[in-house]
Amino acid sequence: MDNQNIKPTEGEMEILQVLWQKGNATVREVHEALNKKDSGYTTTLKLMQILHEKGMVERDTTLKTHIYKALVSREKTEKQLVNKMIDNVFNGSAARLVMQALGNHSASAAEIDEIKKYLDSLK
Amino acid sequence: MDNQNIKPTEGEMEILQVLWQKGNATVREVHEALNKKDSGYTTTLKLMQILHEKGMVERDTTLKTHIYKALVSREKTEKQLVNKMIDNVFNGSAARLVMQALGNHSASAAEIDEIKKYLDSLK
DNA sequence: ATTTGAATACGAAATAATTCGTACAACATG
DNA sequence: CATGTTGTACGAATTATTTCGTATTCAAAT
Repeated sequence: MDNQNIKPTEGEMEILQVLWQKGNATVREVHEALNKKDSGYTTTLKLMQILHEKGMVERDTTLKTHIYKALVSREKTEKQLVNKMIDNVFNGSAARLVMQALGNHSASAAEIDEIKKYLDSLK
Repeated sequence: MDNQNIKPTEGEMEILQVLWQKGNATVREVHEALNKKDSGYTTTLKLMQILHEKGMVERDTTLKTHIYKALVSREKTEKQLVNKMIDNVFNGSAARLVMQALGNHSASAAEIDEIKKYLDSLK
């Protein structure tokens, strides 16, 4: 019954973010986007190679400088991570997570309306 | 700047869940509540000792069998973790996380109403 | 008292994740 | 074409986390 288990580590996640945002990118572009002062270029490279081994990204190697692109969808990955948090942290209650998220990061009135509309559409 | 950095690992989190739920508990109680078939009693014990070292739980050692209790609040810890996810995964948008959480784990009608009420109270 | 069982303490192995060093290939340019 | 620059490959060191083995302590029951 298992889909595909997408379970990026934290470091991998950061890289996927950049790839989702940019569509595709070289290692250097990703590394600079991340702007990490505590780890070097080859670290980013290595992580991207691991993502490739794991099948989470693809790359075009026709040129010397490879170009990477995410293969896992942002949607699916987000779902996985949110589900995991709902289970691990909120004992299976999506509602509790939602309230914590809102009470917290105080969403704007516009955001709240958007969410309400969304809730209505669910019924 | 950060007050106190509460960053429980996944294993630590599971234990905190039990402590929050029970109020206080012995190692054996926690271990049984977790019902882990893949790791033994001393593993749970060790993790709880680590939580103690890190100041996330306190314990009463007057009796032979120690009694543990969470020191970090559930609220605060959840906030930390949710905020981190909003930043890391949802680029700062609480609304996006909320929708992902709901579209997903399909909340019940009752839950949805509860959330709507909550949203109204925020305005 | 002695044995037995349940508990803690804690070092260390096993596993997972990140980071780096360094060798080597491709390319530019003087 | 020789030299410097930028890139990939990849093993290995480092760090974090989980798991266990074993010594020891305490208390209850024989």
